[in-house]
Amino acid sequence: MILPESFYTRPDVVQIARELLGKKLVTEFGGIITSGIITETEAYAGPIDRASHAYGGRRTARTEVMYSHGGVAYVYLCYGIHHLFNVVTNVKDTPHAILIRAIEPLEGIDVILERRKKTKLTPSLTAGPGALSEALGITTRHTGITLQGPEISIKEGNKIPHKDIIAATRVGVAYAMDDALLPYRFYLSGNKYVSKGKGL
DNA sequence: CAGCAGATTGACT
DNA sequence: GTCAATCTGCTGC
Repeated sequence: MILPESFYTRPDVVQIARELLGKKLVTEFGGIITSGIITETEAYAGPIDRASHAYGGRRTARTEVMYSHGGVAYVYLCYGIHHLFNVVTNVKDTPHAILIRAIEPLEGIDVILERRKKTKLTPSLTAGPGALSEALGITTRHTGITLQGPEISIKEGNKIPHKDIIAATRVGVAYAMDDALLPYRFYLSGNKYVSKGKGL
């Protein structure tokens, strides 16, 4: 049920990003389980991708975990406030990663509402990379941990028809010049739990 | 070592 | 539609 490490260590990060759509992201902290279906992802192709933190082989304390073996979590802080959850792919020393941008809530919705300080189930609850991380209780403390569980895991979900997968350009990476034009973003057609981004 | 911009969100005009 | 919140890392003095 849990996706094996071999799912993440394959070489094509864009293909893995596409396949993650429809999978089930589960977290369990202190016995509290929350989960959701992945509805939106973005691929970051490491050294050759200007939009990636690891562009040109950059290596810092924050990005070090991207150089790990595929199948671990890379969580970093954006704008000093938001925790963004990524999946590390490929093999050791090849810093590929996939940003999970949105999910559709499945289990533990009452807990998600409490974490997000909301009372109603709305798309903004988990549509957006910072929002979903907060909803599932993921923070930078979890960077580097395995996705084989028990704390964080990604499980097999429903098969998504090819026609329901939309490829688009990534969000908020205009500074990356030509690489900003790459169709590295994927989301489920017609799903309400997809982030707006800025240039959609 | 100071200054700035970013893979964002939510509150307010 | 506009803007602040606030940490990491890069650039330039």
